Amino acid sequence: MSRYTIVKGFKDILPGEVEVWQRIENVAWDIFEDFGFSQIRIPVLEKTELFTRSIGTSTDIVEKEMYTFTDRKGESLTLRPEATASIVRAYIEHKLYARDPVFKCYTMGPMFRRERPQRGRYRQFYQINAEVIGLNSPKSDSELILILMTIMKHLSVPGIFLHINSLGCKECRARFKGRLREFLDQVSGSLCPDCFRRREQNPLRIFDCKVPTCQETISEAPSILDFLCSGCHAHFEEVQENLKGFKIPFEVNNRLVRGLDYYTRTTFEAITTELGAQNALAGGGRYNGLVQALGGPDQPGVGFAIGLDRLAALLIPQAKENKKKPRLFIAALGAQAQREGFSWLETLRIDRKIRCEMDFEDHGLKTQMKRADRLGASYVLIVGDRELEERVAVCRNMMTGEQKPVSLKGNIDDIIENICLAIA
RNA sequence: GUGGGUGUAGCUCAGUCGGUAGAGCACCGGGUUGUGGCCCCGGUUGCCGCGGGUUCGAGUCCCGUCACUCACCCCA
Repeated sequence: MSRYTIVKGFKDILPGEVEVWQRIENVAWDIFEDFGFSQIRIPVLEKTELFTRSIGTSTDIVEKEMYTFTDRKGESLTLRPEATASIVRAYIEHKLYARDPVFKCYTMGPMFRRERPQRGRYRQFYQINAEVIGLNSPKSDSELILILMTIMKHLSVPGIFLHINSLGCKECRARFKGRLREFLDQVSGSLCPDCFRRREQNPLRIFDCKVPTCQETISEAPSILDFLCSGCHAHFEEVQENLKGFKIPFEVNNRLVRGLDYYTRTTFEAITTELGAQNALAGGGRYNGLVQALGGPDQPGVGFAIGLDRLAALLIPQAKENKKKPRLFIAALGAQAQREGFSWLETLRIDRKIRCEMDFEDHGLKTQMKRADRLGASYVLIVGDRELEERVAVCRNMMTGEQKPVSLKGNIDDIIENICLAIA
């Protein structure tokens, strides 16, 4: 065990995995651009108050998961636990609403939450985020979901399901919470200790409880969907209509509550069956009061986040080895051949853009051949004293075993040209 | 924060009743003085997670501790 080890819950993304991450990003970026989204890059550190204001002080994230510290001048800073707050902050700070009434953006980066790590859950984890600020139409809710599911489709993500719900606006939620409390008071005896506590603080969260007796108890509970005002009801109906129009299968899940306080109306989650307990691949929703709550104009917003680590974990097993193989391996024997081979190597790479490798340690031919084979080189150029003297190298096709002479006469340009012809 | 599982070679893992540490893969060398894969032969690799205890003797039993991991919780 080495002396220096990675911080608990953090993760190195090694060569072989990175390619999968890049593919996901490339697919997502393409689709975002097709839908008229622009990229934004924001810092990982913000003033703590931004998150307590936006996420909500009684949420788990703010209560016990944030990496918060005071800097050298005593200011409380926090490594961002999510991206939306920062994006909204940037939107307000740079008065982006004045540039264009509709702001559509995407970003990617690490988030930090100090939870107990487990499969699919890290203390530094990556999200791809997309946000639309300035549109209240259910069309933008459905379009965002369409984007999300299009990305998943292009990546051939297996076993994915979409759950949607509506949390209503401030008014419907207040009426619902009142009724829910009444209900919970009646059944409080059969709730687990956690839920008993949640009853007062955050009654909606009880819907997320996985204790079987609680599940059974709340199956009788009133549904938020029965409490939506006419506006929220119509909004939710249209979102569903649009999804049907896009032929996106979904399930209305009236128990889908999300962990951030700022959500209103539409919420959604993309779930996978193949990832163990941490099965949420992506989640999002509408946040109509958030911009104003953070001191901006009263602009509505919708957004989603994709869990990149989870998505990559899902895709890595089926990813094939796609390490780039060299076209040519130069097997140089002896000091003089090493010198000449070295200059050919770099010239081929720079001037001819040919993927090319050689062994700098001047090993025997057998060892160099093995190395060429392991790297998957298509051709090997063999150059030793004999070849230098006769000014003719040997070019071996590693697939067929066929060997052809390559003239080393003339200046370096001639030689490079001859090599290129031999491996064309 | 709470519970379970696992820590032995670079990797995957055996290790019986407590008796000097093993296999496969990988790596290195040889068979082939300058030709890869396949085959054969040989070799290297270990604070058996760490600390203590029991014992003539501990990878093995006991206690502690740390790490990893899965799950609860929560969420991406």
